[in-house]
Amino acid sequence: MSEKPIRVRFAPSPTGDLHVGGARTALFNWLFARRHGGDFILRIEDTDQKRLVGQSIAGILESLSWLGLTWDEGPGVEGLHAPYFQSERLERYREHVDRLVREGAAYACFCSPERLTELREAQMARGVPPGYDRYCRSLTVEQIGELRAQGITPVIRFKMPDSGTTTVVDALRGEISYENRLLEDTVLMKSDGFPTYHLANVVDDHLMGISHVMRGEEWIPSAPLHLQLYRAFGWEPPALVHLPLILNPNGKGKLSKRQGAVGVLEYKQSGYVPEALINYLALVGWSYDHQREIFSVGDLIELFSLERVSPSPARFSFEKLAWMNQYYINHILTLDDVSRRCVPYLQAAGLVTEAAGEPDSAEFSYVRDVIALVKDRLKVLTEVAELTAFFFTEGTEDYEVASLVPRKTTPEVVLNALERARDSLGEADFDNEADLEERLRGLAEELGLKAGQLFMPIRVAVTGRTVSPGLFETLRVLGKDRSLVRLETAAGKLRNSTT
RNA sequence: GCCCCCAUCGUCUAGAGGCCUAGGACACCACCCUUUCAAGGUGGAGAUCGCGGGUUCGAAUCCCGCUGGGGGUACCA
Repeated sequence: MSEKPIRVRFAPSPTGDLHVGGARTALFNWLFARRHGGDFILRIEDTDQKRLVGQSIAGILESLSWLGLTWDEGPGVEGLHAPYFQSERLERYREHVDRLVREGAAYACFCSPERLTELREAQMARGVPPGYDRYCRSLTVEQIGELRAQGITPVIRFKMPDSGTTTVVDALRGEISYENRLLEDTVLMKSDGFPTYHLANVVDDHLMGISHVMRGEEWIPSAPLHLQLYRAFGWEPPALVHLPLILNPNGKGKLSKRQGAVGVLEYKQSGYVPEALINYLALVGWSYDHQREIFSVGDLIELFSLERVSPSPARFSFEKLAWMNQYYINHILTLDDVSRRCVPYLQAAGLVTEAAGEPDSAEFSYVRDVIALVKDRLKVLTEVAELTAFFFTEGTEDYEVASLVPRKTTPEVVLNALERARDSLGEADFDNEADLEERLRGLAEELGLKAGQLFMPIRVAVTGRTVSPGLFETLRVLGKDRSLVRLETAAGKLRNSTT
């Protein structure tokens, strides 16, 4: 047992947005590093020029930052092993692959893509497993010279042993054995001078001193190749941990965007809080005990362990994540915190000004009073504008007159009730909820109405909607002036419609 | 086709031979609370632990086979 320092890495390929599956992999690596006082390295695997999506790097960095998954080395944090973009490390791969060729562990292959395709099709037609036939393995020096003279740039293939077995030790599953003769002579270096994943990954993991490779289960089949590469280089391989796959909610296939939002930034934009996403993601593939499932990031760092990571695939549940998000907003985050996070959405809707962003401004203080009333009803932060608009604007009167009139009442009864309510509230102390409640309950009784029959019209008059926070707290926060104006407006609408 | 992985309520899971008449959570249903909607509280329904063989005094837990699901099979990662 060597005492290598703990160093893990998250190595996304910038071909699109960071999706929750990738985020889960990043999270587990990050937790493992933080748990053991190790390093978490971010490395960008941009070796596929064709699939590269320029802006996706910025998106990946933003996603990780939003989730709080900070890296100790990587883009923007140049460490001992910089650069952290594989496209800037091309000489290293070249040197290493040359060494393999020199030592007879790899060879140049001049086969054209056309020949490869024909070969594959012929094999399929014959019902034989498709794969490279190792034609170029036995090329003579003269033949190689000739082909090079023709201007053909070869790829470099790994010379896989054709007998024996390669045993992969996966931390979650134990030993997995492969017969070498069924393994292929995989391409290590492409003809455009870029390495394939396999080469770049092995070289960098070694050069960067990675102790544990934690990646998705889809990599298990290429693990024997990687192990053979480590052996060919004479390096000690890192510990391998293949994390269980995340499946679509219906269990059909790897999680894909077909069935819902999978981009981390999509969740950010739709009003999810990062703490909830982290907590949910931690639970896909990992669990703590038979009952606890709410964990702060600190808890996770303290409690995370590979022993409790499951090897079996899990389906992604949008419902559970939504519940978790609401739970965090309702029960975990403080009022101040939620208020602060809501401000940008209120600003975007034009409901509050720049000043509301200042924690000690009067405007923020009002925002907080408002948020206090809706905090328990927020599922996502983005809902806040819709839910609280009436606290910030005067445009509340475009509701249907009919919604002022509850079942088993008449417009006349409601009109009278609203006028009486207006008169009574005109004398009320709006800072005192109990006073408001006492007056309105008394009024209901006096008018022979059920509480709801009086409260609903007032609610609609004051908020413009049939669903709102509690009536008395709403009146309190809204204040006397605005409340009375809105009651009068409602009364006016009723007068117009009854005559 | 070939190689590989996985297998407990609809879903995520606890369970590392007797504590399991299988526990928790989401979703679902009912009731309570109640001025609406949430939140909250209480209760309910829901798993013969995929199937079949073993091993054992005893198996959800160990072994084998089958079935099912998933992954891989590119000059993608």
